[in-house]
Amino acid sequence: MNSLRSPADEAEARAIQDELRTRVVLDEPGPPPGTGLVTGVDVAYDDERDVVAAAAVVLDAATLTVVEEATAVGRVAFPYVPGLLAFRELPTVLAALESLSADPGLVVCDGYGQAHPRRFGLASHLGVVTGLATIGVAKNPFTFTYEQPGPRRGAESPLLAGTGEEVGRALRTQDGVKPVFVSVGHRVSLDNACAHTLRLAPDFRLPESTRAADTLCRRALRDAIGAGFGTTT
DNA sequence: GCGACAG
DNA sequence: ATCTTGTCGC
Repeated sequence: MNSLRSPADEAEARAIQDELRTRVVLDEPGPPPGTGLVTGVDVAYDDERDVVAAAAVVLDAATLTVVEEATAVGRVAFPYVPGLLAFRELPTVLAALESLSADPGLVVCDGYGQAHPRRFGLASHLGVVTGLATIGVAKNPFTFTYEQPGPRRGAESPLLAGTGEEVGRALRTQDGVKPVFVSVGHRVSLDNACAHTLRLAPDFRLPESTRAADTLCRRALRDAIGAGFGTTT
């Protein structure tokens, strides 16, 4: 019953996405910004040794202080293929999330949710398999187009698919700095996803949840390799 | 058909 | 994602 078992090929991976996509919930507003817990997840790789490390960092949404941290290390189970990132990243992310004692609350992913060729990026995938509220905050617009938002923090503009539909939003989190690209994952509205992202990024371009998870998974990877993980003998 | 393309 | 020092600025 694990929807993240490694697909045999890309065609099977796409078929899994098409099936799971029918379970995405897009008509819930999600948790109110600034309350409860927010969890950032991220992964780091050692391609040479085929090792991947994931981190989940739980923050208090009001103060952005760390409540709990968890990591997991494993073998890379799927290559990087644009549009199929979930199969590469999520198995280890799930392991990290499952070892948390706290309820993750809203999960913030590095990448996309609805802003995806088949409207099922890793944030939506993670939401469907866990039932958690999720959003995606990416550093690049992928294949989508957008008008430059205003120069001030908080300015935003629609992220558009070729069909003209709004699949996410370009959101300026810092004055005069390149925007981030926010999209809905599961059980959160786009307005709320952007409001959460802005609150999570008071001082830097990226959300504190993402920054904390990024730092932690890199350290976990270094520690794991230092301890011999991935060594053949 | 070929390239581009989240991390 | 990853390869990666020193340096400019608050």
